[in-house]
Amino acid sequence: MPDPHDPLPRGFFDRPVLEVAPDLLGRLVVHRTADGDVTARLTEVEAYDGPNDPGSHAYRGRSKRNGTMFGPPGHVYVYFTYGMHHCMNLVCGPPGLPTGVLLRAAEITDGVHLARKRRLAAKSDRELARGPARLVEALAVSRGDDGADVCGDGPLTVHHGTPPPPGLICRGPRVGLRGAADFPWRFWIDGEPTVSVYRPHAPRRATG
DNA sequence: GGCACGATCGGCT
DNA sequence: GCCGATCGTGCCC
Repeated sequence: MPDPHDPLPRGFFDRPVLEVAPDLLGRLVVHRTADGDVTARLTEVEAYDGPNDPGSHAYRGRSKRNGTMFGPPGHVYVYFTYGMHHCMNLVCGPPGLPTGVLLRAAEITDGVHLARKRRLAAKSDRELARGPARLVEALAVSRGDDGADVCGDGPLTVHHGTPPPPGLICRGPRVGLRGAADFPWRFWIDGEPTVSVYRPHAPRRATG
């Protein structure tokens, strides 16, 4: 039985994305920086199935932005969106198949004080990493981390943690995607206060 | 607690 | 040009 602090091996990510996504719940993402360490226990994730998935950045093929998704598993794809936010995916599957898991929410289990300094807008600890862009900010992950190996000796790693009992794993529609083509590829831990509320899609921009 | 809306810019058509 | 794998604020229960 693995120690919760053991890192996940690359083989963990070298599986079909719909297998990896629910298995990431309860795992620990650790980022070591000069300021200190922050640990996030994953409570909500979403699978993106590359070429078969209209919601995926990789659906229309490789581009300068999404190149990391086409690389080997166990690396992090970081992208910029809405003109001001970053989100992070963990790349899955064999190299060349651009699948990944978006990390949507987590509970900060270590380094809370540091996370609060990075997330001054958070009114409570549960808001520190509730939402994909908040999670990235709490961990101080940035565009410069795009492509980093999370299975090696680098500052960003994923550890075994404690997976929830299977009965607590829920599954439903993804968040923030426009259009009818959607799939129940969001996974979360039942009863977790850090799980973000479901929104059918981003609100339309107001006219005028 | 929920809901509506503006911010802000890179990537893609 | 258009729009996004979003967030924070303001307002109202």
